[in-house]
Amino acid sequence: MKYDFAKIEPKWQKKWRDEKTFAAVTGGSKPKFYGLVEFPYPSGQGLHVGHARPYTAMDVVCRKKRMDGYNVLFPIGYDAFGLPTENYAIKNHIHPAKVTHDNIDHFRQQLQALGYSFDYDREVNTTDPAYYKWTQWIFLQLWKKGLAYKATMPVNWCTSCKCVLANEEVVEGVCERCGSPVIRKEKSQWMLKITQYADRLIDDLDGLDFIERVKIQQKNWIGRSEGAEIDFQATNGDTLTVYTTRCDTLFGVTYMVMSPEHAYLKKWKDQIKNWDEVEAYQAEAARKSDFERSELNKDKTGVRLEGIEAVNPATGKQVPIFVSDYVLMGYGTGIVMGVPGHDQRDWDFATKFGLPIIEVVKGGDITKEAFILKDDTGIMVNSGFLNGMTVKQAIPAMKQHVQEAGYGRSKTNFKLRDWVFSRQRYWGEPIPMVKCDKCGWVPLPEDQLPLLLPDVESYELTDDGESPLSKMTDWVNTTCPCCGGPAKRETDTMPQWAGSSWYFLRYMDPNNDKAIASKEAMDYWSPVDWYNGGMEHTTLHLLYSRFWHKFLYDIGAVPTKEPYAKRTSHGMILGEGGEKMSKSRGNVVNPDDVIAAYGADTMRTYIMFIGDFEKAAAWSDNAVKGCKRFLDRVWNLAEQAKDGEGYSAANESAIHKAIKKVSDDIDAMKFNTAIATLMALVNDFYANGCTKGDYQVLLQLLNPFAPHMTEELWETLGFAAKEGKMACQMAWPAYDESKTLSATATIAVQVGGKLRGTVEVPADSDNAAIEAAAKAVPNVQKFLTGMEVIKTIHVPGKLVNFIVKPGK
RNA sequence: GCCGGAGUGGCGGAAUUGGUAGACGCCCGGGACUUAAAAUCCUGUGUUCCAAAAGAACGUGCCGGUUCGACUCCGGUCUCCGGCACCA
Repeated sequence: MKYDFAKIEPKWQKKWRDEKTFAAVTGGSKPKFYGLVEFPYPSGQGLHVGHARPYTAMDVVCRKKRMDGYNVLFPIGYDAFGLPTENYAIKNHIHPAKVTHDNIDHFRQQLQALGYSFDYDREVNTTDPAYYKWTQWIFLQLWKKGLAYKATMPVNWCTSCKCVLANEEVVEGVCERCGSPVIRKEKSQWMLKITQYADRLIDDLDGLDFIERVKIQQKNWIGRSEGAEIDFQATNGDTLTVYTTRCDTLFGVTYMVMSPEHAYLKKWKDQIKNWDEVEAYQAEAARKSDFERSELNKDKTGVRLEGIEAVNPATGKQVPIFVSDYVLMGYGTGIVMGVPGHDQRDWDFATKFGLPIIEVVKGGDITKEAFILKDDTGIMVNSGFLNGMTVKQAIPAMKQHVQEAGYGRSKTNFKLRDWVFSRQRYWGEPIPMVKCDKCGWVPLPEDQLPLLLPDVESYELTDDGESPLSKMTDWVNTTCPCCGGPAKRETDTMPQWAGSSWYFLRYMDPNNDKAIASKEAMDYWSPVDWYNGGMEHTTLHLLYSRFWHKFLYDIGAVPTKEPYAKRTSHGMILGEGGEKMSKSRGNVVNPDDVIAAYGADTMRTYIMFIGDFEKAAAWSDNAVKGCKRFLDRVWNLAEQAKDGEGYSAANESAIHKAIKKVSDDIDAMKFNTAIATLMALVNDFYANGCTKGDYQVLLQLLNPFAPHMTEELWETLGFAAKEGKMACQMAWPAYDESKTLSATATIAVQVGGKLRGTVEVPADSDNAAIEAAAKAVPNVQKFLTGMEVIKTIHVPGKLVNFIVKPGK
């Protein structure tokens, strides 16, 4: 009997498909389990090994959950809107819908070839009008609640994609997707008020079972900071409001700075004596890219405004006002109070411009650098009524003071900005809004959804930075749903993140044409019990979808506050040698090739055995062969299995231990050690011989990892006939804690903390017997000779340690 | 700079309420089978000392501490990876 995986694997895949073995049924008496993986973008390259790791992991988890008696929903779909498809369509003159359709077929075939137990009947496709109807519907609800708005503002513009980007999509000044420079551009954009949910997006993390680094990264990204706003009066009568987290240092203010974009500058044009200089500085700042402007450690630059000064409300003293690009318009108020004694940026600026530096917290040497507290031990000086207080005392005291004096108030700020939601591209969901000269922006009535993406003659980008849809005059020109007059459709489309912000809800009820999903289905399946995905989505998809879900909860459209109960994340698969896989390095591993050479079961087993699931791991062809060898050994063992029900005496303890270990390891995502345990068990079976009873449980434990070959062996050895079901339909094996213990225990024997030997004793020996046996070990005796045992440390089942001193 | 994470054999990695460091696998050496090779099976494999065995010393980035006993705890320090970055 040969292990012919090329024949076996398609056989079982077909059976699972035909019999709908893994179809999820809403309702029933079993507890439910909703396992989710991030749906793929169906690119032309097909599935890569980076998909196989998280997909195999959740497949293993879900297969085990079914055997644990859960009603499991494990769905898959395609996140198919997006630029690569559009670019491919432009280049090859094929409709993006056709490209998408072909790519999806290829992906599905690859996913099935890996034996994933998805419920393929629940597939979703974000580009399907029946799907994006509801993406558009959610947008309209956001608009109705005032959470979607159109605003003209400087936005991130990718010079290569010719399209705006959300802040989350800009990484170190370049486009997250293509790496091209990002510049600032004034543009009218649809925005979503994610900032309105900033507090809840942070606070509600506490109740979630997310891995810690995800929580921390989201918190840092949202960037909540508690501080105060303080009003300074300008000598021309205007008010300069600043935001600060260190209101205790108000007495140390020696100057003010405003951002070059601040509206006051224009307003003050006639009062600023050196306006030419200021204007030139503004122009220079505007010319700089984001990247140049935020470059680290660069010299501080700026211009002092002549003719206007500010008055420190705490001291009544006048201080100069500067304009400098180290102050950002998008955070706080765009004006900052300069406290050079206790802020390094202010210290650098003051030093460069020869401004006074006042010490208001004792403890550092402000002639050398700003003194920034590491703890709250510093004592206030030169600060009027704050003198003598610690910083910790001074902050609330000052907050209270400014409040009472009427020139300040407590204030919380966030780094998070509203979400730039429109894209000037074709292959996305049309935004269902109409602009009427009389009525302004008018939403499309819900009964007109979906607003179909029209066919265009050309997907080529326009030179003016508008969507290709803008050239479709027949489509653009419409009537106002409100007044019936002439109106124009919005021609921007939604970003790729739109469809993925709610797809997990659609899986619960994928064909519903009355709602995103039925209440019944959502009540039953919500929330997602376990969601595994990449760290790269932490501040993008994962944050966006939490925001949308919270909004949907607020309007009563979903039953839970949070979409995902548990979030885990996997490490990247690197190429052989530890380098990132890339076409240019020529180290890309194609899963199809691995399946052809070794079979899907080997691919699955290896990708789980490769290393710690949460850490990056390098591919190794040799290690793949090792996993194939392991499966071969399992296969060949079948012929050696002797008749016999139940577990053989020789293997019983090892089997109980293995069940326990494999069960715990799968639940804890320690897949590599689960497989190591199975390898060791197989080694035991070869050494001790095994019965069919032993072998049967091995097949069950291995089934989640290597579902095809175990199913084949299950059938061949008659277990299918005996049990009346497939291996994957069996109950997960149980273990007996008392039987995980061996009959004998190996005890380590130490003298003075150093290992001097081991002793094998019956597991039920008493301490005295073990210690006597330990002393009798020849090498131990050697080290006890001429010594007096002053203390014996006995760790039951583990070790005996004799503490000695020179003596008798 | 700030926030996370990680440093263990030739390699991937195991082991933490402190208790036999190196499970499992890869690579490599020796042997069996074979005309031969592949495959398979058996066997060895942290370093050093010793002809070898027995055994000993050393060994989890580095320095120090606590302890009968430290990969694990504490203090300090270096390096690497990921995220954020003039956020006032």
